[in-house]
Amino acid sequence: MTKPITKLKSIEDSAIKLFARKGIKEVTIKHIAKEAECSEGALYRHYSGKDEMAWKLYSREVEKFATALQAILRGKGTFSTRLKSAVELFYSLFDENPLVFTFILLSEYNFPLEQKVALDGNPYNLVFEFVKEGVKNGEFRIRDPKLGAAMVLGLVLQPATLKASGRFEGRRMSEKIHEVVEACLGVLKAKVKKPATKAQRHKGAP
Amino acid sequence: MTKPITKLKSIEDSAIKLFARKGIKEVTIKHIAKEAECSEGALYRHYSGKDEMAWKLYSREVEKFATALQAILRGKGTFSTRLKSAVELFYSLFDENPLVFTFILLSEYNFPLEQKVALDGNPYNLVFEFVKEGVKNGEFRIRDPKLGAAMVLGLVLQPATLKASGRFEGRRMSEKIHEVVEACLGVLKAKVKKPATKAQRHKGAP
Amino acid sequence: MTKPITKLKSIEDSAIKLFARKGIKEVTIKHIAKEAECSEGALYRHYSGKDEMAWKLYSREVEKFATALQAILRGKGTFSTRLKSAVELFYSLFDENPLVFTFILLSEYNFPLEQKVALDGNPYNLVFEFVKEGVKNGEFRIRDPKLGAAMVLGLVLQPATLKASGRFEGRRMSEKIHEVVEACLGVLKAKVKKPATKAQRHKGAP
Amino acid sequence: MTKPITKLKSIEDSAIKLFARKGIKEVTIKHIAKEAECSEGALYRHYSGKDEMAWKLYSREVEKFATALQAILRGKGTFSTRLKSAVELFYSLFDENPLVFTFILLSEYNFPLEQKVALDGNPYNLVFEFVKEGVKNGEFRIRDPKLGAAMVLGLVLQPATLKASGRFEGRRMSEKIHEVVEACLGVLKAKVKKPATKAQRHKGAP
DNA sequence: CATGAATGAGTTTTCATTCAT
DNA sequence: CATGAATGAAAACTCATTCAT
Repeated sequence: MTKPITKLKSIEDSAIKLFARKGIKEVTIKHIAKEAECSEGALYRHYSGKDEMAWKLYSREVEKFATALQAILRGKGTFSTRLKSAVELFYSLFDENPLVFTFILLSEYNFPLEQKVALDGNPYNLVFEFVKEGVKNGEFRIRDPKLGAAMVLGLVLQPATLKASGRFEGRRMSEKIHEVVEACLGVLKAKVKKPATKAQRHKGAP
Repeated sequence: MTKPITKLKSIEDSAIKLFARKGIKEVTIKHIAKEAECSEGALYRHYSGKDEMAWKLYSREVEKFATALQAILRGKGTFSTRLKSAVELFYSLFDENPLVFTFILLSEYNFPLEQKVALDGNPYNLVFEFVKEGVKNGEFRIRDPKLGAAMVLGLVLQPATLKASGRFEGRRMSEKIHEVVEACLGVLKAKVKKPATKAQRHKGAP
Repeated sequence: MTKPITKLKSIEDSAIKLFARKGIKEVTIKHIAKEAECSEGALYRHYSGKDEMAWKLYSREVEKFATALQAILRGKGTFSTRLKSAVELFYSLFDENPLVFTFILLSEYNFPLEQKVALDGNPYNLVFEFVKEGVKNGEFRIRDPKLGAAMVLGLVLQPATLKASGRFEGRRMSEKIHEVVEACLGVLKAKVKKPATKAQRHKGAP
Repeated sequence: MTKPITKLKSIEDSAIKLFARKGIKEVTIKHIAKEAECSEGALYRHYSGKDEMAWKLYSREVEKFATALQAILRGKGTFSTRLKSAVELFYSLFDENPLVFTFILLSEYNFPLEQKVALDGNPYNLVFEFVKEGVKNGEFRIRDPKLGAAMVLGLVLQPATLKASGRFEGRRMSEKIHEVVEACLGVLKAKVKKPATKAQRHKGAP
C-alpha cells in the first residue's frame, strides 16, 4: 500500500534546489537526474519536458503562496494589520524554505510575461489591488498606488533576495518583520492606527 | 595605425538590446550576428565567447553607473540631498537608456555571486556604505543600516524592474523621482532638513 | 539492469582506425560517427570530447601493451631471451592489429609530453630499466644504458613505423624478428649465450 | 640598401619553433604572427597559406640536410667511414639547431606520403640506397638491406627524438657519436676494418 | 604595403527528448 | 515501467583566408 509511489517528490525537490542555485537555463536534465538519483527519462513520466516542469513548479509554488497571501490581504482587519500579516507570512515561509522562494524570486524573468500575468493570483497584482483598496479606503494616503505597490514589493523582496544570494547575514528574515512593516507603512503613508504607544508616530502626511 | 574599422560597437549594442529583451540564455550568437549585421565569428575577435561578452558588458555598465553613483553618494550635501541626486541619476539614466538598465536589472541573476561581489564599486555596497555613514552622522535614524540599504535598494529598483519587464506603465521613471525619494527618506528615518512645513516629523523611534 | 546496448565499441574501433589512417587532427567527429554508423552526439556520452577520446584510447592501448611488455621484461630467463620475447610480442601484436599499433606509433607526438611521461608503465622507461638491469647483471656490456635503450627502441620501432606509414613492404613484421633481435643484442653488446655457430661474433666488446 | 627587407626570417623561425613544439596542426596563424611580432596577414605575402608554408619549410630543411647527407653517403671512403661521417653530420646539425630537427622529425607524418617520396633526396631513400650499396660491395653483410636501413635509421634518430622531447639528458648529441656509429656498424654487420688496434676504439678513418 | 577585423565554412559540443532493451 | 544510450537539431566555437582601411 504505502509504497513510495514514485520519485516525483525527489525530482521536484532536486529541480527546485538546482533551479534556485543556478537558474533554470543552466540546469540540465542530467543534473536533475543525478541530484534526484534517478534516470534521465524518469522526469518524462511526470512532465512533458523540462520547460513544462519549470513552469509547473513555479506556478504551483507561486499560487500556493498567492493563495495564502490573498487570504490575508483580502481578509479582515485594518489594511496596516493585514500588511503586517502578509510580511510575516512571506518572511516565515522564506525562512522555512528559502530554496523555494529563491527559486520563485530568481525565476521570475524566465517566463514570458503573458504566462505570469495569467497566473491566478499573481502576487504583484494582489499587492497592487490591496494598496489600491487601502487608498480608496483612506487608510493609505499615497498618491500613486501602482508605484506604492511596486515600492513596497521591492522593499520587502530585496532583503530576502539578498539573503537568498548570501549577501545578507542574519539567521532569519523573521527577525526583520517589524522594521520592514514599519517601512512599508511609511511608504504607503498609512494612517497611524493608534497614536497608542508613542511608537510609530509615523509619516503623517500634512 | 590603419583604421580600426570595427563592428564591435554594433555587436555590443545588439547584444545588450537582445539580452535586455530576451535574457542572455535565450539569445544566440546567430541572433546577435544578425542584429549586428555581421558574421558569427566577428564576436570572437573581441570576446572569448558569449558568456565572457555578457559578463564584460554587464560589469562595464554596472561600473559605469557605479562610478557616477559613487561620486554622488560620497559627494557633498546632506545625506538626504545626495540620496535624492542618486535616485535622479538612476531614473534619468534609465529613461535615457532603458535597454542598458533593463539588461542590468534582469541579468543580475545570470552571473555567479562571486563575480558580482568582486565588482569594483558594487552598487549594493555603495548604498550600504552610504546608509551606514548617514546613520553614523545622525541624519538617518534607522536602526539596522544593512536592512535599510536593502529596503531602499528594492524600493528604488523594483519600479524600474517592473517597467523593464513591461509591467509598469508611464512614460518616464523620472516622473516618479519625487515620490520615490520621499519614500526612501521615510524608510531611512531621515531627519527633516528644514522644518519647512511641520510635515514630515516622522518615525522617530521611541 | 537493462541492457547496456552501446555503440561504444564501434565508436572506438572507428576512431582508432581513422586516427591510424589520417592522424587525430585530420579526423572529425563526423568521420567517426559515419564510420561507426551513429550520431555525432553518441561519442559524448562516453568521452568529454574528441581530444579526451584520443588520449584515452592511446593511453589504454599503450598501457595494455606496456603491461604485457613488463611481464616479459621483468620475467624469467636471460636478458637476451627476454629481449627476444619482447620483440616477438611487439611484432606479433603489430601484425595482429596493425591499426592499433599504427595509431600508437603515429600519434605519439600528438600528446603533450607530460601526459605521456605520466603514463603508467611508459614503454621507454620499461626498456630503459630493462637495459640498466641487464648491464648491472653483466649480460649487456654497453656503456651507456640510456643510450642503449634509446637505440634499441628506435631499432625495433622504426621498421614498424615505416610499415605503418606504408613505406615498408613485406607481409608481416614477425618475419623480421630474428634479424631485429640479433641487431638489438649487438647494440647492447650482449654476451653470446651459446657460442652456437660462430656467427654473431661481432660486436663483442673486448 | 641594407634595409631589413621583410619579416620573412622572423616568420619562418617562429613557425619552425612553434611547429617543433606543438605540431603543425596545433599552431595557428595567430600564434605565428604573435611569435614573429607581425600581423596575421604578413605571412600571405610570402606563402600562399599555412599548409604551403609548412611544407616549404619542411622540404627546404629536409633537402638542405639531404644534400649534405648525400654528399657524404655517396662520397669517398669506406662505407663505414661514410656512415660515421653521416652520423656526425646529423648529430652536429641537431646540436646546432635542435628546433629545426625536431620540426623535421615530428612533422614527418603530417604530410602525405606521395609528397615526401617525391622529395629530392629523401633521407630514408638515401640511407637505403647507401646500405644496399654497402651490401653489394660486401662491406656490410646484413641480409636484408631495407630492414638494415630502417634499423639504422631508428637507431640514430630515436636518441635524437628523445632528446628533442626532453627525455634524454646530456648536453649534446655529438657526445654519443662514437657509440651510435659502433652500434650502426654492428647492425649492418660491417666488416671490421682493421682488426688493427685492439678494436675500433673509435672512428679512425682508414 | 601592412594591418588586423571580418568572413564563413567547417568543427565541436550541448542537451532535451526519444526509445530499444 | 525504468533505464540510460542514442539521436539530431541547434548552439558555440575555430581559424585559415580575405580585404577594407
